[in-house]
Amino acid sequence: MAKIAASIRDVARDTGLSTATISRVVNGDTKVSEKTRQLVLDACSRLDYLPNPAARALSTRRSRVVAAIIPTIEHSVFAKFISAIERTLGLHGYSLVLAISNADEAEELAAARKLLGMGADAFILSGQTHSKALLGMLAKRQVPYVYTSVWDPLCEQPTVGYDNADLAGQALRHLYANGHRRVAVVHGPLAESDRTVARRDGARALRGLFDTLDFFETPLSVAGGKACVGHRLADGGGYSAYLCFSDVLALGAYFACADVGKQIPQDVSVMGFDNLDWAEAVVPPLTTIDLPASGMGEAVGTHIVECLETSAPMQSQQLTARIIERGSVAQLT
Amino acid sequence: MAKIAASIRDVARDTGLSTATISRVVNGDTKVSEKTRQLVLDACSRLDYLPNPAARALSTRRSRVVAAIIPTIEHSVFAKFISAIERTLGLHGYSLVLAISNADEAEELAAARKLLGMGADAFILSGQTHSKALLGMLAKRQVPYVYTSVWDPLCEQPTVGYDNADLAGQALRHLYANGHRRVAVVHGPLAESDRTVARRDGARALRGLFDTLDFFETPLSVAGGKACVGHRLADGGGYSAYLCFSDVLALGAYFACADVGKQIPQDVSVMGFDNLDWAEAVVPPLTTIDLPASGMGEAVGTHIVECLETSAPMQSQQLTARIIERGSVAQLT
DNA sequence: GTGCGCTGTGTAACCGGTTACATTTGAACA
DNA sequence: TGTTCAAATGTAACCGGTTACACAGCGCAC
Repeated sequence: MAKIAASIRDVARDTGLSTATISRVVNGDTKVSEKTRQLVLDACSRLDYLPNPAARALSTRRSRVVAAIIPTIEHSVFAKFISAIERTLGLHGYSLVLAISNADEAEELAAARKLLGMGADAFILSGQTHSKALLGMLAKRQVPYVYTSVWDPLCEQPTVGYDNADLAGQALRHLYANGHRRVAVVHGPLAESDRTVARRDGARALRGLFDTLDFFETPLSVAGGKACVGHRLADGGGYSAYLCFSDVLALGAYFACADVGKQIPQDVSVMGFDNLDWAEAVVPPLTTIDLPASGMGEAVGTHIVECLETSAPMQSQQLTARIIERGSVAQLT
Repeated sequence: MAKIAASIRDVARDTGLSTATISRVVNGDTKVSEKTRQLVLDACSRLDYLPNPAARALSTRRSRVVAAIIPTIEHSVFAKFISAIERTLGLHGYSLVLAISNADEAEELAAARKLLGMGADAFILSGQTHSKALLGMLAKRQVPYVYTSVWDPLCEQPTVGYDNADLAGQALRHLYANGHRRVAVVHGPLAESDRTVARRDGARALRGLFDTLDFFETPLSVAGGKACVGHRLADGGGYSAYLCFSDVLALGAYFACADVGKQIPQDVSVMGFDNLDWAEAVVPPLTTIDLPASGMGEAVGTHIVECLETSAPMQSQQLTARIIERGSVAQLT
C-alpha cells in the first residue's frame, strides 16, 4: 500500500494492457472482448482502483455534478425536494452540490459563480426570477438550467413545477365551495419569492367571489403565521377562514387560535399549502394542498440527467397538486 | 465569443505572459510585480476567465469539495446544520456535496463511494458508528473525516458536537428539580442513531432518582410522538412529564394531549430537545434544550478548512447546549 | 491468393491547470 | 566595469484520464 490510490496506468501495467483498454472497460465500451473485460475488472477491484474524477472531468469536459441554488433548506418542502433530487441524480452517477441563497439575488449570483467555478454541468434554480448577470453567466458558458417550483409554458426556459396562481385559485374556490365569503390570505414575504407573488395574484383574481378577501404578509415561519393571525383575531376582522400559503404559517394560525381560545374549525377555518408530513397529525388535521415536492425533485433530476446525457434540450413538466380535505375547514351554511 | 470559456493560455496569449505567471497571479503568489498583476487581473476579467476546476484539481490533487453524509435532511436540525456548513465552507472557497443515507449503513457506504469517486477532500459523518468498510475506504485514501452531533473525547477520531448522554441527564434533572417523579422518555428509533442510544443511556443512568422512568421508542415524527404519547395517556400510565428527545416528538405530544383534552402543563408536562424555531411559538411555549445546530455547522466547517489548508490533524470541539425554560413544564409541589 | 471488412487493442495527443527549475533582468556594490 | 544576488518571468514536465486514429489478426468472398 505504498501508493495511496491506483491509477489507470497501474491497472494497465498489472494486466499488461494499454490504458485505452482499461478506460474502455471502465466506461462500458463494447469493443472489448469478454476475456479482457474480466481480466481488467478483476485487476480493478484487486487494486481498489477508482478513476480520478478530476482527470476524467478534464478530458471529457463534464463533471457529473449538478448544482442547486435554493433560497433556504430549512423548510421541509425544500428539504424533501433536495432529498429527491439527490437520490435521483445519484441513481445515474451524478452528484449534487448545494448552495443557499437566502432568497437574495446577490447571494444567488455569488453562489452561482462559485458553483460554476466548481465545474457544475447544470443548474437548478428556484422560481423564474433571476438576475441578468446570473443568466448571462450561465448562457455564456452554455450550462443548461431549469426553473423549479413553477410551471410556466410561456417561459422560454424549461420549468418543472406547478402553476402557483392556479393552485391558489383552487384553494380559494375550495373555501368558497364550503361557504366561506370572508377570507384572509396569509403569505410570506413577496419580495423573496415570485411563487408567493404568483399565488397572491392567482388568489386576487377571484376577488369578485368574496365579500372580503384580504392579503397579509408576514415572515414565513410558525411565529410569523401566529403573529399575523393573532392580530387579525384581535382586530375582530371577522374572517371565517384563513388561507395560508404554507403549512408552516397555518401551524402558526393554530397556535394563534389556541392563544385566544378559538376552536378550529368551529370558530374559524384554516387552510394550508404544502402538506408537510405533520399536517395530518395536528389537531384538527389540516386541510391543505399536497405539493409534490418529492415528485418534483425526481422530475428535475430525471430531466437534467437526460439533458446532460443526450444533450437534448431540457424538458419542462407540469406537476399536479391536489387538495387534501381534512378537518380544519368548516362547511358553512 | 467563439470559444465558450477562456483558458489560462488565452489569458497568457492576451497579455503576452506565460501561463506560469497567470497561474501565480490567479493564486495570489507574491512573486509577481504589481504592474504585471494588474495587467493579468484586467485580462482575466475582460476575458471572463474562470480557472478550470478539473485541471486545477488534477494538478493539485485537491478538489476543494467536502462531502457530508447525513441520515436525513428533512429534520430542521440537520437542515440548519447543513446550511451552516455550506455557508462556512463557502467563505473559504470550498463547496459542499451532500448525500443522504436514510440512516442505513449500506446506503451510507454507497454514498461514500460515490463521493469519494467525485474527489471529495474530506468527509463529515453523523454520529460515531459507521461500517468498517466505510472507515477502511477513507483511511486507505487518507481522506480526513469528522464525526458530528457527538462529542466523545475518548474517540480516536475527531468529534464535533455535544455530549448526548450528559444532555439527556440535564434534561431529566430539570424535570426532577421541578418535582417530577414519574417520567416517560419518548425517543426515535434506537437502531437509526447512536445519538439516541447515548441519550437513552444518559437518562437511564438517573433511574434511581425517579419513582418511574420508562422509555418508549416511536418513529421520529410528529405523528410518531403523537401516537406514542396518545397510547400512554390512554393507558393511564400516570406520567407527570414526557421528555421527548426531539421537539418534533414533543409537538406530537402536544397534539396527543389536545386529542384527549389534557392541558399542558396543568395536566401533564412536556419537554423537548433541539429548540427548533417554532418551539417558542407553540402554545404553551415549549421548554427544551437548545442544540447549537448552526454553531456546530460553523465549527465543523472551520475545522475542516483548517485541516485541509494546513494538513494539521482535525480539531475536536465540544459544543454546549442549555435548557430553555418556557411554559411546558409544570413546577409540581 | 488477394482484397475487404470487422473486431480488438495500442499509441499518443490532448484536456487546462501547477510548479520545479532555468533563465533573464536589473540594482547594488566593489 | 565586472560581479553578485534577488526578483520576476519563462519553460516544460506532469497530474490521470479519454479518444481519434493506426494497425494487427482473422474470416470470408471472389
